[in-house]
Amino acid sequence: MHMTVDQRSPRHSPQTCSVIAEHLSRIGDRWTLPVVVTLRDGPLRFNQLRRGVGGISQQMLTRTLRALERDGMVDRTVHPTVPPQVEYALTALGGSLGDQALQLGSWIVANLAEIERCRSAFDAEKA
Amino acid sequence: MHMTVDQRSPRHSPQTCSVIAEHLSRIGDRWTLPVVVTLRDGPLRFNQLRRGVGGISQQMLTRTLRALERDGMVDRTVHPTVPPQVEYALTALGGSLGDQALQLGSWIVANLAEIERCRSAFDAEKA
DNA sequence: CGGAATCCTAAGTGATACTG
DNA sequence: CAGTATCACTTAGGATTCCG
Repeated sequence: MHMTVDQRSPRHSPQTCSVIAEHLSRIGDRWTLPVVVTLRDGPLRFNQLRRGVGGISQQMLTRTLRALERDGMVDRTVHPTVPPQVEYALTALGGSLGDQALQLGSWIVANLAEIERCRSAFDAEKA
Repeated sequence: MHMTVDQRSPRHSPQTCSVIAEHLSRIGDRWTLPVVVTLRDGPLRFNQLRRGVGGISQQMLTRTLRALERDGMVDRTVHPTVPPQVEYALTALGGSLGDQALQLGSWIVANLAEIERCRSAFDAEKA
């Protein structure tokens, strides 16, 4: 942080860039970051998490959690009770991703009005 | 920058979150950030930019640039020569987005090995 | 309760051909 | 050179149904 970004340095090799792009579109999908951000407030069970995120289908929550689990962002703990209870919690890695998500979120919030203004102007002169 | 992110603060209302998610999946697509990052080194013409990004089809570059222009991230300047020359440059807003992209990129690079390790472990125990 | 399986639609993306 | 138009393909995502 506070690293001064050189305006003209290439910074990453093309291959590295494509790897970055790959992971970026991975976590930039519709639900990954909302789920991660929701889990920052503490571990949740499946349906608690689903309500917390809001608007996500059962299937997409399952898929998103599997992907996050696979990437080491989320821990899945099954309590052998009946009915079964499954608890999801962020790993350290996942928490770190959450930090990034919040930063990006802050940037978006900070620039939202400007973006909307630009869109309106663009659309207006197209008409 | 350097804002300490409170581990447990709710941070954003649900509506705000969904707006964030919306913009996030907007810029989290396959090409937006690669294009923005490429443009950080200075203005480029269409085909220069295409070569710089690498691997992008002509159609996707056009669409990505239109979307960026609409959002006020990129300026498009047509020089009335023959054959026509069109120059694309980041706006201040676009540069700011580029900064965010680089930060996220740095996070990905820093955690790539760990992620890959987790994936291998996950896939292994699935077999 | 926490999923898996299946079906379906819409959107993202690439390839190709054509144009001012 | 810098696009536009069209088509075909793949994927994301929702809805529904069924299971341990």
